[in-house]
Amino acid sequence: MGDKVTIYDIAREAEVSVSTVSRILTGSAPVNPETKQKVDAVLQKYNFRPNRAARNLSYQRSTMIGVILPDITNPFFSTLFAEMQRHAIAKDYSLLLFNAMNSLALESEGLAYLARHQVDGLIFMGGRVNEVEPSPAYQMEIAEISARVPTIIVNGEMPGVDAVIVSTSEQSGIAQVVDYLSGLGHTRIGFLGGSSHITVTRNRQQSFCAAMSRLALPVEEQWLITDGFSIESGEKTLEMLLRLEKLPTAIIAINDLVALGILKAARRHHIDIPRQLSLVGFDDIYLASVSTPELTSVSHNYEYFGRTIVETIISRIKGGDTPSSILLDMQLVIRDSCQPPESR
Amino acid sequence: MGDKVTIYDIAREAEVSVSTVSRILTGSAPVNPETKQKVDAVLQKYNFRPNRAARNLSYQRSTMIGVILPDITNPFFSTLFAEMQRHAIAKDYSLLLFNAMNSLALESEGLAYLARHQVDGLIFMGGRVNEVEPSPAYQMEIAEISARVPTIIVNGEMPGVDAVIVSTSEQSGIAQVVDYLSGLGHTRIGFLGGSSHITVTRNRQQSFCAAMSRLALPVEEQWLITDGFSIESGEKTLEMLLRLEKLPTAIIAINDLVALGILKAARRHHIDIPRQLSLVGFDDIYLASVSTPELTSVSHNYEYFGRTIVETIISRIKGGDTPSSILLDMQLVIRDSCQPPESR
DNA sequence: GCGTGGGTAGAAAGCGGTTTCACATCCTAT
DNA sequence: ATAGGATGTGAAACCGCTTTCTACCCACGC
Repeated sequence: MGDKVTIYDIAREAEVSVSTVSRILTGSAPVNPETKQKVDAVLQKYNFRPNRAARNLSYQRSTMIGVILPDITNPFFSTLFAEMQRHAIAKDYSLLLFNAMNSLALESEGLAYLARHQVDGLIFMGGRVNEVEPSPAYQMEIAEISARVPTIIVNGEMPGVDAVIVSTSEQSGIAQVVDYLSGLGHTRIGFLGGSSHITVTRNRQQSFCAAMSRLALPVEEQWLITDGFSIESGEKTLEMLLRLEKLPTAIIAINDLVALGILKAARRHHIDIPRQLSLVGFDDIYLASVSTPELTSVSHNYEYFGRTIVETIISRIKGGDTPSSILLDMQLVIRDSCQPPESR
Repeated sequence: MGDKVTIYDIAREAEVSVSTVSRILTGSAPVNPETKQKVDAVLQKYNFRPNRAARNLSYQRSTMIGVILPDITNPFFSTLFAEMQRHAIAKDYSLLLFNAMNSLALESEGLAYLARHQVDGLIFMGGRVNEVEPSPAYQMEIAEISARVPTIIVNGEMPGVDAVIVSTSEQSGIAQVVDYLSGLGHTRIGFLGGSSHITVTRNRQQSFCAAMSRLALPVEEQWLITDGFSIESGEKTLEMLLRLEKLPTAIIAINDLVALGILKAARRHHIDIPRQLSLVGFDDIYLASVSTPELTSVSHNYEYFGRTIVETIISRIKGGDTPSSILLDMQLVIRDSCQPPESR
């Protein structure tokens, strides 16, 4: 149970009214220094903490921000979440996390979960578009909640939802990668992983095509294989790729987990990365530098990323002006998983 | 903001009293089917959700369970958290996560954070003992909150704290490892990683010594090196080990991250794992099977682990009887990181 | 000397639910 | 026929805090 001592007890013992105590607690109105001191002593004595439910009820807000993300075990999300939490708490907000376990059905449940908690804001990571089963009820629900609660969508988009869109600049990230690979001499580049109905995937694929055509490099449709975001997806997509006649000399993976999966499968097939096949990942999770070879990856500034999300949503909650979309830079981090293609 | 429609609006429109609506909402008392139907229709129409703050205020509880853990980016914790959340939500509880970023100072802040939220229960993972700076204030705080709120400590212990202790059976886990290594022919075994003031480390080290002496194998003090729980710790501890004259033929790592770090450092030093050095990790995180060689590790049943924690704390919250400590089995999963020692 | 206004502090009205208590009805058992 | 027990419903108190409204005191100025 919570504390048993209430503001009334404090007031009685300090011989003032509850209003005065409350004023001291909130600083909402000036109080005589002497009175304040007297009350402070009592507050101190009982280590008093105002009951949050009561306070929220009165304030009409929860100072909680809901976070829905697809997979907390993916270091990209956990690292980002940790940063977000740090900044949120520094600003006296709390983060209520819902892990959707990569399931759309659960995502919808998460929405209900956060709505039930009356969060003041909603951060939605990895939003989907064009879902096979768009479930009108789910669409409705999102639209409804985002109309009521400031919402921010990270690397996603949702039709008919009023939200701030924070995205990583795929265009710049992919361009760096393609330029780098092309600079090494690669012309045959594949793109593996992701899901075609997830925004990031579409964006990265499109940016990839754009970057390739800018360099007058051909895009092989068959080298664009999507199968998810996990290590297993990486293994699977490489297996699929290997069944083709013609192979690329370099692969860009939708994220580092997929890249690690590709690495694993390549090893199984005795394909030497980077000698026979160059590989680049995304997100620069802390594992990227553990693999052999260490993974070249496109990195986020996690601290800035998390801070931006949190500051933006809080500003929205407080009714401040915010841009309707924010684009975050990514930075290629070169390690050991790429080489010039074998001349043959 | 939350919903604008209240129970009063519902009552007015359904032409009943608020009490009746409330009774229907909570099912706390029988209501005439006809009345219920009438009210249900209105409830449905507005998609009514009772205000949580008001409800909590009245109920005198939050149906939230606080979770403090040292590092959400460690797959062990994130995987376990995901399982816990799943079960908690299924039982109509919410999990409020605080990530302490491996900092004791933050841990204390987290305690205050969760106390502020008036959580009904507290799950404390990775508890510390014998901390260099035990900070009396911190000790006080923990004791105080655990006296008020059902607390459960996972793989830890805290002096003077009334809590259910859930731990993994290090004894059985380590015994399996030592038996296995010994069976392969290893007699010189080291134990790397962890922190000597963290309970798990102490338990695993002690169990290690016990298992060794059971097999009449000597324990080299200098092969017990602690430096934390991260990949970097793994690299560092192996570096330190390599400076010694005499080396072990097998290493047990405090967890898989440390093992991965050891793997990385070994590669740098051209030490072939498993040919020259066998390696075993703990936790069997999903990355264990990605490395080369795939990591032999002692695994948890995460589903059962998470469920047990959640069910136990809920039972405690509801005033039910619970054991004062629970021991969970671990299971050695053999992959490719161990071999018989080179005969030389 | 008295109206005026700034600085303090108390009383009381919410905030949106739950629950106790009281009161009808109606049904059953004596 | 009637006490007594369910059953169903409403009125009102209560959970703990914030905030408006009001009242008081005292210094100040005309």
